[in-house]
Amino acid sequence: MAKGPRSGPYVCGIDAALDVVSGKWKGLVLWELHAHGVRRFSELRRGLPGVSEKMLTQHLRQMEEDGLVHREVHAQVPPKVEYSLTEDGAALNEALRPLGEWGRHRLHRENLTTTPAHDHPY
Amino acid sequence: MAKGPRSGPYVCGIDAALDVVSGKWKGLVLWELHAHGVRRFSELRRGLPGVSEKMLTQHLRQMEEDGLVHREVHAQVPPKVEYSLTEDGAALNEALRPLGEWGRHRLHRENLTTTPAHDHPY
DNA sequence: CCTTCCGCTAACCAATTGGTAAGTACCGAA
DNA sequence: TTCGGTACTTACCAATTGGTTAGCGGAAGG
Repeated sequence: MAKGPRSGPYVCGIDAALDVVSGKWKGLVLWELHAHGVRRFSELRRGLPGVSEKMLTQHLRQMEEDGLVHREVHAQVPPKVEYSLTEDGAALNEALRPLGEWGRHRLHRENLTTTPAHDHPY
Repeated sequence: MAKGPRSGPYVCGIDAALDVVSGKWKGLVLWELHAHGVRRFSELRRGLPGVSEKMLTQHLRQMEEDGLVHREVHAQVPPKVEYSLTEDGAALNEALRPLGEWGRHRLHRENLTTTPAHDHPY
């Protein structure tokens, strides 16, 4: 993961897609934004238990560069920044659904159930 | 990426699935095995231009642990080892298809076409 | 005053991932 | 006798990723 249109050349679409979603929290960010529509920084932070501020901003910036999330700054005191999915990001989320189901089945088979706190479909 | 049933706890299926497919060559290995059914080590190596032997064995061993690929050693001289997808691996491949298409569209939009040498659907 | 909130940034470090080069062990062909 | 093919392993190094700590800047609440 480096600059703008990333590390290529990509051998296939999966290559490109995986590049964009790999990172410890990217999948969860996608999920949070999909579930809530719009979220501010601190809401996302609370939604991803364990994430550090640095990592969250880092991932959000990358996803912005990659055209997955929209970032809107409101000039206020205290500051308010809102994040939401772009069309691209929403489409990516859709594309991730089968993968999420595959993962869920696997978790069930191994008795490593998902945390029921988030009761999301992925 | 560490031992057997991996780093958990996972927050959701996507988490688990991404854990299993992240790694520079995993997606391509999946593709190669899906496309050819059975491949030996050196065939895979030739199919993934740029991979080192170390990385290939490392990834293959991990995917074996994760139950994605089947490894069969034939006691011959010279040695012969054949790899193929398990049911799980094949299902994962199916689950990756939408993601691959998303990636392909994105590559098109950015004029970073896939190498036409492999003319696969992902 | 002091702290808290908010959304960052910078400096630094540790862990993970990936790469390079070499060695292993065996056989057949040149 | 040396080479190439096969499927690795080992040792070492570089790059990337993630984590920790600290601080900013201004306003509101104790």
